Amino acid sequence: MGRAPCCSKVGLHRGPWTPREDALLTNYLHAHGEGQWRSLPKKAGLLRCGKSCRLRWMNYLRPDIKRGNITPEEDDLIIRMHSLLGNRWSLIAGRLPGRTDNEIKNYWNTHLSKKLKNQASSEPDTHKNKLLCAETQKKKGKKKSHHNSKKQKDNTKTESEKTLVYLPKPIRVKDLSRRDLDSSATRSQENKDVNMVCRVGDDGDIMDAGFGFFDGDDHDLVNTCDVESEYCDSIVPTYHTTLEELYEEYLQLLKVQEDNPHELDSFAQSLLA
DNA sequence: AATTCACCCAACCGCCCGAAC
DNA sequence: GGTTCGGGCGGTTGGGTGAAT
Repeated sequence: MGRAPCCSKVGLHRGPWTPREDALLTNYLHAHGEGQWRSLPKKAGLLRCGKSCRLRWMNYLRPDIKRGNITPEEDDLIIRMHSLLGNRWSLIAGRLPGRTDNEIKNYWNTHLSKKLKNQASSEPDTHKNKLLCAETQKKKGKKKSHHNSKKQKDNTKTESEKTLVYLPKPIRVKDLSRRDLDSSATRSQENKDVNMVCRVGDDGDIMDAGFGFFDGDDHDLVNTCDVESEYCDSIVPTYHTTLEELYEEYLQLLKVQEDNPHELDSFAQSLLA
């Protein structure tokens, strides 16, 4: 037996939001904070489904949303995260402050999938390629193909505009032992913040990495799911870093993968397990 | 100038989960 | 234990828009 719809569709506005609706929603949320989405429209004087309000806020109105111009660094990070995590858009978005899962998902579908497809045809046997082959098979029968072009010009940004990162947005991570890997990794019983952690060698190089959970307030590391658990005691959290630094972490991971092709896969699995 | 085409992205949809009752 | 609610996720749709003809 399925759930009842989140709201009756009768008499509710649908489609694009008007500036007035945006203002009503924003004002209400500034005054009362997030939550109680179902009852929010009525209280805020909106003729919208609560779910629609939440979506509008999360993907568009939130003050910390960074719009447009995915930088080349972000672009590359998305690709790498996707190669590790698959379509876990919320998890990927959690590593890109100001970006929403919806935005990243759209960006992937409209730009990156096409871009990687092109790359794949010229670079056989890469991880990306394998991934894309699998994806392409999955997507048989889908709508139209997406051709890039137009928005590619938006991807150019000066060095000075490099994105400062993190802490990442708190995202909920689920214990997937009870669920297959196709399910979201972003729902948690624990409701802890997740953050990337890495083990740093004596020379300062990042030796390996994983994700860990932090208490909301003091960011103490309370749990990790690392590549090699015996190193847990030497794990240090790496937050307040730049996108470039995070990118370096992934480069390190990829290095590891070249030496031992199964290592990165097991890292990815560790994120999901 | 008018029409067609291709693409982007905001919004919707269906489903799932945990909590509360 | 079953049901409902609130919230969240990934997949999909279709209106708007700019480019091409």
